[in-house]
Amino acid sequence: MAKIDITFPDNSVKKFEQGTTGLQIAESISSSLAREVLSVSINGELWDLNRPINTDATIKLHKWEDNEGKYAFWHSSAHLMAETLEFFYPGIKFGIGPPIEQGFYYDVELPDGKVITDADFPKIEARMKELAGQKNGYERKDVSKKEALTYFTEKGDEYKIELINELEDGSISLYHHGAFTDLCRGPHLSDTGKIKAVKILSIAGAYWRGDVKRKQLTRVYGITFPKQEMLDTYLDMLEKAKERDHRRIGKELELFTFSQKVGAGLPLWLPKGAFLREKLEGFLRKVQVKHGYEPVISPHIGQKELYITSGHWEKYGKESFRPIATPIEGEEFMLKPMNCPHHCEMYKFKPRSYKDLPVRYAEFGTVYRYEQSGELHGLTRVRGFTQDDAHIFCRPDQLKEEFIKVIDIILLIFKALDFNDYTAQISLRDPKNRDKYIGSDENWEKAEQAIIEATKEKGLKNTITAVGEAAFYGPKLDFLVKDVIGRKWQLGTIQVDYNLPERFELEYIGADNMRHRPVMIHRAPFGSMERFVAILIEQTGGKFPLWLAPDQAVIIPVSEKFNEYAEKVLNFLNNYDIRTLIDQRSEKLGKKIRDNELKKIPYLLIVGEKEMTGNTVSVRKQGEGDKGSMDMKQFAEFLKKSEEQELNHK
RNA sequence: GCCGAUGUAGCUCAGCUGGUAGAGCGCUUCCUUGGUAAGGAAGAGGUCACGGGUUCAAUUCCCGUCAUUGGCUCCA
Repeated sequence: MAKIDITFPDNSVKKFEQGTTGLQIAESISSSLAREVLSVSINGELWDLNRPINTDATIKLHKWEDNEGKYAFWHSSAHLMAETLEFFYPGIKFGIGPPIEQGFYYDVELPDGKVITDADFPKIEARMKELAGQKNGYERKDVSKKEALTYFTEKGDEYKIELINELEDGSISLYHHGAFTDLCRGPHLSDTGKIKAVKILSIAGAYWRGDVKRKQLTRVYGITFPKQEMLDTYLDMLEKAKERDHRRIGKELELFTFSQKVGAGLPLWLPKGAFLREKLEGFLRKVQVKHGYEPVISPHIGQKELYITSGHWEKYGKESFRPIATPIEGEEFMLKPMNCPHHCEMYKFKPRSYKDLPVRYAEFGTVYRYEQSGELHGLTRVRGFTQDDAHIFCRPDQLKEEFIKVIDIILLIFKALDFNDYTAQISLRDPKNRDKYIGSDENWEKAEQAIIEATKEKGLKNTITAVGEAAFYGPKLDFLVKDVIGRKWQLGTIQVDYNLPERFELEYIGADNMRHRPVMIHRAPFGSMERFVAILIEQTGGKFPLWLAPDQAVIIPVSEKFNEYAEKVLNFLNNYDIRTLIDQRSEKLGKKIRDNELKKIPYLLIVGEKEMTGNTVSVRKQGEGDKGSMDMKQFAEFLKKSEEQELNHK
């Protein structure tokens, strides 16, 4: 029998029999490794553990801790679930069933009018575990296109047939385990026995191949683990995540609410929420003034013609709030879905010189879009929202510099609010599909280069490039963050636009005394106040920095024993929690202080806020009035001093 | 918009197979209490999302609408 050389990640080389499997190699190292290993990379390609290796190869074994390990584990689990579903629903048709970030799903078409509901989950879980216990091996079989087509035609699985038809002959493989065979590239676990804990999570409709026009299949989501304990931990984590849900905290802290009567997706900001939001707005306003922005204000509606010019009518017209009629026949207004058209008209109100640029118009502009009902979600997806919008009209040669300045603002905000967990996505056009975009190649290249360079110069971490994700009018840079359930949301965005200046015929007179077209940058550091506050709530769990606190001040009674309180108060201020605050400020406490304790308390601390400079505390001594405000450090010293004085007295 | 689930007091929820509703927290009043973000007593608060149907009778069954929600599609 011939021998082959297997190279390990540490570059050591060992000889094995030809036809050895990854699992056997793992066994040769240790039996515990063999138990834990889930998949293997052969020459960088992900393989099954029991697929024979016939040539010299580099090898990497994957355990649960590796994404490759989880991938195989959940992929095999999807097959196991498919086997189970076929058992309960004979005649079921299968779409695709891939592993995902957390678990896996399978798209299926149930036979004649059958439905799966959450009530069916337990029996599916039980059966899956039962089948897993049989420790059926996953067997790979390379087949010809014809063979594959024959198999699935006989089975009547039209979705698989469609998939096979798009595959190249010679690259097709089937995987078989237990009573189930699937079209699959692999890799899979050695057998089902590794799957110990199973949870069916939810079901949903999903269009075949993501196409609304095609049939909607039933998507069954599940997750599995090699240990029951891990599933328990996972479910526990999900529960904990719910506690930080902005919808829950928003209600608890009385930040915002919705009313069925007012309408879906139209948030009502309650006093505390409005305070929080205004604090954020105020902060950005100041920053913007420093950066040369000029606040402007535009109306909430505009003539339909305005949006025809801007192109938004075409994009939003049908799917938006219907135009508003006036007493004049044929006159129509629209609720604004964007602020840009108004700002363009502002730019146009007088001739501009190249010396005037850049012009930066900023507005907290409320816009209305009739989002699909199924899309609405707390504050993150609503129908009326306020963008912290601004439009920069600049010369092409100013683009990069302006872009960098916008990144600076976004980073400043993220820093001030301790947002570290974000992804910056550079969205470029798809070079294969140039027709989809407007504007000259030259401008596109300049703009994309400007974004790429600006991003690099700012040293943005977690940057990804998404080709084909650009807007049709220009490339952009988006800042994405995840909510508690792991869903990604776009917050800050910077977009380069050549379209609107064209459509609105914006111009400036250059040094050459000729007319030129300015470039426009749309930007919104927060994205929208609604979504930003939602994410802020979830990131902080409702424990906002004090300068964002929805109360202007808090009164803390302090007895003679300063030392007892010093730590408590400092701790309180450092771990500021609105819930604590609300308790502290409750009538009960206030009443108590008034009724029986006030006279005994020599000092009242009035804790206020000062954005960006930290918390301030003013101390009032009974009968002596305000002793002035101080920052945290001063306050700590004050406490210490007072304590010493007190001791000296005694 | 589509597929599924949900909609009971301010909040979190119970209410099995139909006979007009409960608990905990919160709220109000009073009492107790120098350890107290405490205890006790009494009380207020719900046309059981809305509309229709089946039934002698519906919160409970059926249909529709609205809202919320997990996804899909779409987007800040």
